[in-house]
Amino acid sequence: MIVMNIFQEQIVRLLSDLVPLEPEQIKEDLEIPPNLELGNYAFPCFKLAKVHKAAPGLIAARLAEKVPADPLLEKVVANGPYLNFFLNKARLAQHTVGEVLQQKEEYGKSDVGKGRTVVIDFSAPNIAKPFGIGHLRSTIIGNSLYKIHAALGYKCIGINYIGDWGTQFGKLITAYHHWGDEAVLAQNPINHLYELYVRFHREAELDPGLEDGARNWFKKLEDGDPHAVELWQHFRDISLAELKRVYARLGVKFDYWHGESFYNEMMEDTIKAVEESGLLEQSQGAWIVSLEDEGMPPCLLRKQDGATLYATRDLTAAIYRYNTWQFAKALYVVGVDQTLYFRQLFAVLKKMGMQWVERCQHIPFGMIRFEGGKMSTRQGSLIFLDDVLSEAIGRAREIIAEKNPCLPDQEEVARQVGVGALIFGDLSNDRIKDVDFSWDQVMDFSGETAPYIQYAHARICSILRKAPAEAECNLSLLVNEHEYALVSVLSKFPEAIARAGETCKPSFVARYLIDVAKEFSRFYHQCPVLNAESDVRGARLALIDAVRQVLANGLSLLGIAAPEEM
RNA sequence: GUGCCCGUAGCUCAGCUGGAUAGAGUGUUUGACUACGAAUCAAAAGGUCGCAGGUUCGAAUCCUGCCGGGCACGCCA
Repeated sequence: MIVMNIFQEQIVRLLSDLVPLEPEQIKEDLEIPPNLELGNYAFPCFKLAKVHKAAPGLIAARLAEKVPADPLLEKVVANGPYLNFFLNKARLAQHTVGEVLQQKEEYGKSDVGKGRTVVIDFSAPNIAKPFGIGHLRSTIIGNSLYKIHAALGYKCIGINYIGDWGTQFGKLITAYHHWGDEAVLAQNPINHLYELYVRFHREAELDPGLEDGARNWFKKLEDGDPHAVELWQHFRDISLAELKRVYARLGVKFDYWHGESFYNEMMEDTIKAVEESGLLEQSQGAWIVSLEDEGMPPCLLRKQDGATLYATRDLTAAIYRYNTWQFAKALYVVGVDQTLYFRQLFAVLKKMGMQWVERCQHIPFGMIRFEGGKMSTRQGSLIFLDDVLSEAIGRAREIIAEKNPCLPDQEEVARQVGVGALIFGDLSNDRIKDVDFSWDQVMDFSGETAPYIQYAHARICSILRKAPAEAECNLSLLVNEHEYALVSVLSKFPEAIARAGETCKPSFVARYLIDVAKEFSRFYHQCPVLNAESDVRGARLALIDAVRQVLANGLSLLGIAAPEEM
C-alpha cells in the first residue's frame, strides 16, 4: 500500500496512539475486508495477541472501545479478531467525488516517479515478417506500461527496437535471389516477403546449403556490400511503411524507432569494451563471454565468421540508452521464452561493471498459441494482426448497425470498440499466462470486456448530454447502498495505478475498471438520475460525471478509447 | 536431462504479496426494456483451490517432494 488517502492516513494515526506498533507496520497490516458490509478497512489483531498474550478478539473489542470519535469515521467495531472501520459515507462521497471532479484527467495520478526516467523497450517486431499477434502482446503491454508510468510521474522513453538486422536478412536476400519477383514485391510487398521467408525455411530443410548462403549474405551485409545494403534498405523501407499503418490502427506511438541497425556503428566499441574488461574469450571459433560461474550458458558476441549476434546489439543498445538517458528503470517487454537470454545479457553487463544493470528489468509475458500449437512464422502458421483487427472492427461495425444505426462517425467508433476489445482481452489477465488465441474470444463483446466499460461510459455521457453536472451540489447525499459502493470503488483508483506500475502489470488497472463499470451498471439500474428529486439529482449527476472521468482516465492508461456514443 | 513458469467452477480467469463464508465472466435454467441506451441488470445452479507433506494462531497464497502442461538450454531473434 504505497498510496494512502486521507481516510487511511487518519486510521493509521488513530491506531498508532493506541497500539505498540510503528505507523509503517500499521499501514502494512491495514487491509480491505472482503465486502463493504464489514467496513471499508480492517485492522487484524493477531500480532497484538502475541504481544499482549490475549485473545485477538478481546484485543479488537478493547480497541473498539478506545478509538476516539472522528468526523471521518462513521463507526469502529470489533468483529471477531478484526477491528473494522466504517468511513463516514457523506465525507467519503464529498471527498472522493469532489477530488475527481476537481482533478479531472489528473485524478489517479501521482508523482512517485518525479524526476526519474523510465526507458521502455516494446513491440520490437521483426521487420521482413508480417506483424503477427505475438508482437501484439509486447506492443499493448508496453504501451500501457508507458502510460501508467507517465501517470506516476515518470518521464517515459518509448523505444521500438525493431528487428531490422541479423541473419534473417541474409535469409531474405538469399530467398529473393532464388524466388523473388520484383513486380510482385512492388505490388504486395509484405506478402511477398512473407512468402519468401516461409519458402526459405521450407526449402532449407531439404537443402542445408541455403542456410550457408544466408549466413554469407548477412556477413556481406555487415561488411557493407553495396548490393546487400541496397536490398536490405529496400526491404526495410517497405516493411516500415506497413508497420506504421498497423500502429496507426492500434493507436500506438513511440518516441524512438531505434532498431537493431541503429547500433551498427557502435558495436565494435562494445566488443572492445568487453575485451578490455577481460571477459572476451574464443571458443569453438566464436567469441563469447563465459557465464559458467553464474550457472548459465555463455553469451555469444561473434559468430565463427565474425558476424555479430542479437546479444552484441542488445548490449550496445543498453549501454547507449544508459549513457543517453541515465534511466531509473529500463523495461524490456519481451516474451517469457527469452528469460534466460535476458539473465545472460544482464549478467554480462554486470561483469562489465555496469552497476546500473540493476535498473534493467525483463518484463515477460506468456506465449500465444493457436489450436494447441505455438504459432510460427517460419511454418507460416501465423495469424496476421491485420486480419484480427479487421474481424474485431467488423464485428463492432455489425453491432452498431444493429443497435445504433444513427450513430455519427460509425467507422471510427467501430475501430475504437473493436480494437479496445482486443487490447482489453489481453491486458485483463496476468501477462505471464499463456493465451490460447480464439476467434470466439475476439468477437465476444459481452461480460468483462472493453465494450462493457465503454458502454457504461457512453451511457453516462448520454445522461450528461441531457443534463450536465453542475458545480453546486450536495455530495453528502450520496449515501445509499449503491451510491456508497460506487464512491468507495472510485476512491481506490490511485492505488490501482500505483500497483500496476509497481508490478508492471496493467491487469490491475483493467480489473479495477471492470469493478467500476460493474458497480455503475448496478447503480444505473437501481437509481434514477434524471428523474430523481432535485437535490439528489444534482448529487447523482456529479457522481456519474466522476465515474465517467475515472473510466475515461483508466481506459486511456490501457490505450483504449472511451467513445461518448457507441 | 537441467533450469524457470503455470495448474482455482464445464470453459476463460480474479483472488490486493499469509487472514474473515474461495469470487467474476462465459455457458446452462429463469426473471426484467410504458425511468436516464437490454453491448445491460437480477436470481438459481456449479469448486476435495493438481496431489502429498511441512511452516504458522491462520495457507489458494510461503517451503519441500511428486503429477500434469508450457518454455528455455552456443553460432536465430
